[in-house]
Amino acid sequence: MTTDHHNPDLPATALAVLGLLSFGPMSGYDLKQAADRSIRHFYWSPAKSQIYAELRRLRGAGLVTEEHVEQETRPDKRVYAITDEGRLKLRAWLNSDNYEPDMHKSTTLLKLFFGNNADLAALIRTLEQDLESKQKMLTELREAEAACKATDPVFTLLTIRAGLAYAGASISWAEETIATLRGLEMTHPGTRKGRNER
Amino acid sequence: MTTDHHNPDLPATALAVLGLLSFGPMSGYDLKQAADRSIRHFYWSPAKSQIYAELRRLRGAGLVTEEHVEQETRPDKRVYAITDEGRLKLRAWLNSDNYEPDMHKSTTLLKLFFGNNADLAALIRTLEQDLESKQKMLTELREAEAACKATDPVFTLLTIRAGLAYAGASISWAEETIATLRGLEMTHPGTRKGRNER
DNA sequence: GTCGACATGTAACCAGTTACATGATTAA
DNA sequence: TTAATCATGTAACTGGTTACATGTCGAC
Repeated sequence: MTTDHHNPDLPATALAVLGLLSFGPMSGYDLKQAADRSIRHFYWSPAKSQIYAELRRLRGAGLVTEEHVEQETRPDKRVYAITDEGRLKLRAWLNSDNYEPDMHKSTTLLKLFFGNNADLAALIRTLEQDLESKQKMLTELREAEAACKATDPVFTLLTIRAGLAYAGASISWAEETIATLRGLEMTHPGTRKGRNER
Repeated sequence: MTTDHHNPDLPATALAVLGLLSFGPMSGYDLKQAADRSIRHFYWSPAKSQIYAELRRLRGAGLVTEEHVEQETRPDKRVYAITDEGRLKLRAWLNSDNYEPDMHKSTTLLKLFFGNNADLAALIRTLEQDLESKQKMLTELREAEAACKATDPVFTLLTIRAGLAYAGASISWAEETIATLRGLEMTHPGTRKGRNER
């Protein structure tokens, strides 16, 4: 051991912060923005309070260094940089093959699953909002794809492609499903229209 | 108000439990299994301890009733049933149009994004495991699709279709991405092979 | 006689959010 | 002068997991 602290396994969130710092030194504020621009699309975006908490954790484990930077025109900041030990830890995690299946939490699908208890019109409305949100995602990702082309690491592009595939599939599904529900609306007219049955 | 308790908005998890009870009375144990069979695929599967906690919450709010059922051959159980008030609450939630975007947390994509710090072979391994997991998901969903056809509510089928769309898109993406990474492996042979660069 | 299904729960913990608190600079 | 951006953090809380604790019955 090069330092006095031992190594309890880090949660993925801490490793995500460490990963972002592998691109270069940043303040907590910078990290929040970097996360919102990148990993929020396929992982998640932490509250800033948690970012600061993770930074303390990483510093305590000797994986990042903290440097106080004074500024005249802006408030002072603390800039964090990944250490050699941090790079090793990051690399060890990336190379380890403990596969974690991804999780997917869709309130829209949850509502649809309980659709028997809902009004069709409301379900359709929810699906339309979902469709809209996925279409927005698609256009944003297309812009991102165009913007990153040249200089960036390949890996950015590959993750964008994953998003594009997902958005595309979601859009087709939502369109079909809306059509199906509209069909039901026609064949069961007047059912559950403001009345409370049973 | 029909009861003495007021109505602080319920978290989606509580509503998910309530929704499952809309299919019929169940014990906590039954609920855990029902969740694992259905909503775990598109929402999430709670620890049993949390199921019991949610049931207490719902009972406290008068949305479910609890009945102690004695059994000779099995341990006694507590069977929960949705109340009229519970059905109203569920319906109100389903019909409300506060859209919540779904969340997607993929450790695989997170690792890929930081791919510059990893060995290509390890990345490929991770992607292969992801591919495998999605293929398994696809076959399971195909079985589920075949099994549910006749009697079940349409909504079950619609959510299965969402899963099928997602699995299909993920598989294509993973295959392409693995191919791309294998290409990189050929063009940059020997790079980062056990050495520590920098 | 051992394992798995049935059945319920507590305690301790970790993860993560929201609201609060502070305060300077700059552009509209 | 008002709002946005820069900048960091604490406190209180909710959500959710893991490990522990207990016990019966039926099948192999």
